[in-house]
Amino acid sequence: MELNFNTSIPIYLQIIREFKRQIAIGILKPGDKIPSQRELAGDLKVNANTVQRAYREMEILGLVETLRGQGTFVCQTQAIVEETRNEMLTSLVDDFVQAMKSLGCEEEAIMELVKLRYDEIQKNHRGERGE
Amino acid sequence: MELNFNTSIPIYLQIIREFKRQIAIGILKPGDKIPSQRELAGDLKVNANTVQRAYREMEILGLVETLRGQGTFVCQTQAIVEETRNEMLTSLVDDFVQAMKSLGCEEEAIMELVKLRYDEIQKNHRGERGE
Amino acid sequence: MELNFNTSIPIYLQIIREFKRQIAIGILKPGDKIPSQRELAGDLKVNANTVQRAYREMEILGLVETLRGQGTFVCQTQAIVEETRNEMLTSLVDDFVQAMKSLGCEEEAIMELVKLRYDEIQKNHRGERGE
Amino acid sequence: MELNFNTSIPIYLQIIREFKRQIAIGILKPGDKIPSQRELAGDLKVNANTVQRAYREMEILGLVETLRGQGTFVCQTQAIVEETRNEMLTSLVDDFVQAMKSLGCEEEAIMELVKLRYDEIQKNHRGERGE
DNA sequence: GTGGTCTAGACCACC
DNA sequence: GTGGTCTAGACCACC
Repeated sequence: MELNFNTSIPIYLQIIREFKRQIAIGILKPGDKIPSQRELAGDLKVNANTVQRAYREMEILGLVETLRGQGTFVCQTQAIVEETRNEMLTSLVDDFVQAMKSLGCEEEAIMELVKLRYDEIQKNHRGERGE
Repeated sequence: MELNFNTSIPIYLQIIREFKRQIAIGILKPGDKIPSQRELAGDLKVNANTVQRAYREMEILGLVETLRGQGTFVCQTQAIVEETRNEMLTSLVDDFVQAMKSLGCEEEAIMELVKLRYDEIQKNHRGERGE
Repeated sequence: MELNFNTSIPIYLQIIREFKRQIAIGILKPGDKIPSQRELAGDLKVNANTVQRAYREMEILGLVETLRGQGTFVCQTQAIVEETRNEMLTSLVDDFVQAMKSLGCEEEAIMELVKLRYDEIQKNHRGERGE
Repeated sequence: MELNFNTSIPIYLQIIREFKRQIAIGILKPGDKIPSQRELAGDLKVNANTVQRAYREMEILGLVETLRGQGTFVCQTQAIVEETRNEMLTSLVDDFVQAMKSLGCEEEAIMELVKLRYDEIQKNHRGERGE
């Protein structure tokens, strides 16, 4: 997991977002144990309280379950996975479309730009990997 | 101008983004006078210091210039308009594509979702306007 | 507000319960400003973080609203007051009835004991006030 | 025996309370053998230390006595049964009345609510048992 | 070892 | 002044 310490987005929210992502795309599966608070704090070089706050909010969201003394586990409910993924995708796309429209782009222009930049990004990645 | 006070994005950055947007799509044209700091602060119900910081940074970016005793004006250089618009669009699209890829969506899936949500958003807007 | 530092009930939960109570019985009315985090922390002689945690959870519960830089206010929605009161009363009574039943008391015995102890408590209070 | 792992009430206190209850209503009679610490720990899926602490405190309270190599037994003194029951009932009722009063309920309102919820709970139980 | 609560205190954004 | 985030570190309950 990589954090950006130079953004205004709080660290605990970045942590939540990354777990959501990993749950949404199946890197983390229902029932999987996630790192202990202290372990993750050590890995990310942040304070244990910051990780705990992230875990606590994920618990409230129903994404994980905590067993005292045993650790924290991805919620068993499969439905939550799909839901999380859909919520993330929809809000991402909606915010994007809204922002593009506020800059005067309509459907065609948006699609064109997405295609253009997508291909550009792909090309760069290939370049980085020396393909 | 609408601000979101509950996000972690600093108010002054939200103000800058909105001016950039208005300049990029021509709502504000080169040479246009923008509101005085005090006036805008009153409108937005925001502290004058916050507006001042936004204006100062926009000056550094070369987006506006302040004339002592006369007010603050959108920069005359026409090139800056296109440049601002392009920068905003490119970073918006790139961030979006990157985020969608991190959620496991490739070109086709992205295009489809954008189309889907765009149409949905259009429909809702029409509904709200009673069309 | 009085806290019990010798119980296992976390301080932040005790704080939440007391605000709920004051909102439920109208000591605090919709829109009322509650003490600043620092002020309450000073009054209760607890850490500001502990108060903040209580306030944060009350915000999630929709009991209060926070305006950055201005303070924290009792939620405007009148419905939440009634709801809070009902939830508190119902869970209190239900837990009590459940516990009494688990000790072998049925309706009549419960009512009798409540009456008995209620009168006893009243008498003692009068005694304390020298009536 | 059912434990609640998500409450702030320590497990060992929950265990004590349950034994008290069983003694108070005669499920456990003077002289009865209670489960070995290891057995109960296994049943409750709880650490043996936790059960040990509960047993130790019950011994201090005079509720049980441990005979080396034979096990732990409910105290022979009959008086302790009545006493335990009375203590539990009185503190339960007193705490309840106190809490209801702090929420603005006086005798009549309390009695009414108890009656209401008691009947409601009875009805639900009957429903669950398909009566 | 694992999570839960709390303290002391810093720094920031915004009023 | 007011809330928001974060760190460092303590102590507790439970595994």
